[in-house]
Amino acid sequence: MQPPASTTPPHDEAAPPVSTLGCAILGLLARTELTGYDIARRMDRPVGYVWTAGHSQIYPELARLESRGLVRHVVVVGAGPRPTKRYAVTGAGRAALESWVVAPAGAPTVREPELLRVWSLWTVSAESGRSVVEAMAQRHRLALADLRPQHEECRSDPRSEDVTDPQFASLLTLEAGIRSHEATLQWCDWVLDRFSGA
Amino acid sequence: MQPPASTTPPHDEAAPPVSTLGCAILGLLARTELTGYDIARRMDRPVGYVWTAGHSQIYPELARLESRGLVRHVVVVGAGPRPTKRYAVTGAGRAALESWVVAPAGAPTVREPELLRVWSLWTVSAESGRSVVEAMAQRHRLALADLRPQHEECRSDPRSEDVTDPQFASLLTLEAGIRSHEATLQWCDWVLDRFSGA
DNA sequence: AGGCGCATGTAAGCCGTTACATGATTCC
DNA sequence: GGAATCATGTAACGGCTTACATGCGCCT
Repeated sequence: MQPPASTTPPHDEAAPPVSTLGCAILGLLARTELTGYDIARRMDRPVGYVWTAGHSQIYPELARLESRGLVRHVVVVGAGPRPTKRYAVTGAGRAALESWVVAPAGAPTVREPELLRVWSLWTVSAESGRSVVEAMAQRHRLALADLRPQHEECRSDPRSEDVTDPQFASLLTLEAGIRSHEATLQWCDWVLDRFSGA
Repeated sequence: MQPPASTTPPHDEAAPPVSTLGCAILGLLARTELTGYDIARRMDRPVGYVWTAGHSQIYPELARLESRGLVRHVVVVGAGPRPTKRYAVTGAGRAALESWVVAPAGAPTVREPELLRVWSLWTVSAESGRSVVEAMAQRHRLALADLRPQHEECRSDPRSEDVTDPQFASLLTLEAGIRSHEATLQWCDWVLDRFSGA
């Protein structure tokens, strides 16, 4: 009998699926090579994108992806005080990303904190209700102000018309974000009308 | 980011804030008294509402709420084989709910699995991309078919015009859901145009 | 001298999902 | 006899947030 060697990373067993966070990172790295720190900076604030994560999630996830052969890194003695690891997707990583993109998706779990508040809005006075909705509108106006310049920049890039270019997909998500916030703002107006009129 | 700072009493002991799930349950119980099982059934499928939870989350949360005096129960020997606990909000529970509703909300964390896929849509062929978006549209059409009858029913209820009635708040969230799905469907059409044309 | 940006990690704890566990009644 | 519904819980596990930990170089 052969006692298993302690280090046996190869993939002969049924591999657990890549987490959503893993796919987000693969998607970033498929666009350009980045260090862990760069990934963390991009995902700490969801600039124009659709996902966020803290650095404490990213470093372990990068290690997991690497142990499965989906990404690899080279050490660079670049800008910072300590050596930094520049990551890139492997062929297997790109394949995993592509099959995740086209995999059939289940019904997404509905869980909207903002609307949960609204759902209990009947418990407070009309004035309080109004101000809750006005604050909500203000948040969405700010989000729009953040997205619109990115959207303009993306749309003026001719690559955003090429369906195989990352810019194309960026334009799609930015457009989705803008439409969503605009729809919410219209809904807020509709609600405020109901509070006033009746 | 999610847990909103609750009441913050000036000189009292630092009470941990009620979780979002706790507020969802308080919101349900503020509308009508329910057993744990009933709550679980309502939240297992997000019927017209905006939150979901499994029964394994609900029973412990009810115990937590009760230990803080926000809900209380009476044992009823009703329909089922074993005694069931009928829960109701207390005065403190209602107060906690109201202060949570009006508490200032931070910027919500953006994390949209569906759009994350779209953001990597450039990695696959145009035909695959099309079908991903078409499947997405189909899911949102189904969600609309689920919401529209509830919306109709709610709107025909005269209580939905009274801002202090639960039906009013239900109408608000149903309207938000419908508008959101409609906006997404329009976005899907816009995307499919981009795939075809150009 | 202190704070910020670079750059990487680990640990504690909450929240949520899935699965385990029990047991009575009603319907097929 | 078996499956579904009623009715309540616990346990294991993974994802995410917050905080801890380290340490260099630059700017004020």
